[in-house]
Amino acid sequence: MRQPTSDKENFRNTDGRIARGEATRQRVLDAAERCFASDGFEAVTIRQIARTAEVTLGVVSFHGGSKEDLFKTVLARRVATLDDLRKAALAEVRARGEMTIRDVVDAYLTPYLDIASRGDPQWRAYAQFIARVASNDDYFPEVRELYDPTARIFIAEFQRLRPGASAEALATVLTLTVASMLSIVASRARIAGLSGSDAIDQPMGYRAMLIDFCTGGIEMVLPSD
Amino acid sequence: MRQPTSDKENFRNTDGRIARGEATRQRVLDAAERCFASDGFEAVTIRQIARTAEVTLGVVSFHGGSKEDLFKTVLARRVATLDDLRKAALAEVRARGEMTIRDVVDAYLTPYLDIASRGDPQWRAYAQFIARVASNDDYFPEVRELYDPTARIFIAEFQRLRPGASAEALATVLTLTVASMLSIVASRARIAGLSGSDAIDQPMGYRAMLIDFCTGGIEMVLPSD
DNA sequence: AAACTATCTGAACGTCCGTATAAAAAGTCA
DNA sequence: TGACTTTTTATACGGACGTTCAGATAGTTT
Repeated sequence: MRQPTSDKENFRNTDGRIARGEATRQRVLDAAERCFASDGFEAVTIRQIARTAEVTLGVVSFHGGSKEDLFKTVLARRVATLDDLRKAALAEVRARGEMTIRDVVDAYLTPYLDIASRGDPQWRAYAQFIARVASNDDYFPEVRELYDPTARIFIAEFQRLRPGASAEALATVLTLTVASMLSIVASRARIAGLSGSDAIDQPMGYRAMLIDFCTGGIEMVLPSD
Repeated sequence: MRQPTSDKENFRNTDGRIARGEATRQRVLDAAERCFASDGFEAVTIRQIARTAEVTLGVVSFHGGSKEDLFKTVLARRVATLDDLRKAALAEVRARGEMTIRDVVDAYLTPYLDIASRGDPQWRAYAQFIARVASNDDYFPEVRELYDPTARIFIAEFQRLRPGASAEALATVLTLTVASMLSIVASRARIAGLSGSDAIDQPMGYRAMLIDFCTGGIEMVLPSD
């Protein structure tokens, strides 16, 4: 993989324009994101990524390194943004005073549904990419570690609201909430098939039902006192 | 793939013993089941299945056909058994008289948790295999059709209990229930990591929490009247 | 312009893949 | 036993894979 330029600012030329190589690098990562999202890690080929990015084969390695490097980079690239949205949502709820289970669930789910419904197709691809990665426990162990810190913050909130809950119960309800959330993005076709009607066009369209489901579920699992 | 024997009983010799080839065929399918369960379709190689089954390469094709044939056969082989367990559980609840959301949820979830916790490692592998397949919408379209008939039966039960619910809401809560169920089998390592303690050894150990979660969630989404 | 670095191209490498098949072996049955 | 079928072996094929790299090109700095 290309090494960071040594003695000057990393991604900028001296005149401040984005370096030519950095633009290509983003094209490669965007292409990889879309490919991984729609086909999964094993099924994607470097050549497919190159074709999608409209670059030649060697460029993918040059900017993205190995296939596994690419995968990790794509995942990590947007993780901070999503985390920040969730933390901001939580802070906003906290500032409003009295908190409920529903508020915490909302703060966790809505940012993800939001990016999955965004106009920007690249963010949608990332949302699908997460859904794919997170539902396969064993893609790469370090994938987990990227999202666990934020997960722990939300677990702590649930614990504040339900002091009597066991650690297993708290971890379980968060895991079930995440699974439910991801399935909305991953399985809209199935919902459409089972309901006999068209799928709701945006994940955000399921927001109310999803929040209801998770809130009701958590309140049933975690004893009120 | 081997053609069914023409003029005599399919899997038996004239003396009633199981035909030699049929035993091998089951070994191949068992091996494929374990491989697909742990690595997913794309990552599995025919050679790996052959090694696992302790047969040579050609035997896998001879008894299992193409890789896709193998995949479908493995999936279909046990579908009827699981469906029957669910229908039996539902019938039993129905026979007891008054039904609740919780009863229907229980009838759907418990047979799956049960086979995932069974001593038989082959059934456990199948449970993991399902978790993997179902969380990737696009493995093969016909996969869905295998489980949809039973899903519709349970949706109909929910509809009987909540006549006012919309088709979308019914399909959504079943999808979320399935996603939650599968995540218990697929993500036990994550629960352990988040809770700081060891994972509960059997999926059945999560039964109470899972049923609570789904019941609470469904009751929240589907208006009581 | 010359020296230098960053980026890109095109071709190649060795490996493993899924599949096919001829021939050997094992089993069955008259 | 000998004819016949079923099953297994061993090997091969063409293709696609991930990765590498020498050399061409473009851009920057002196």
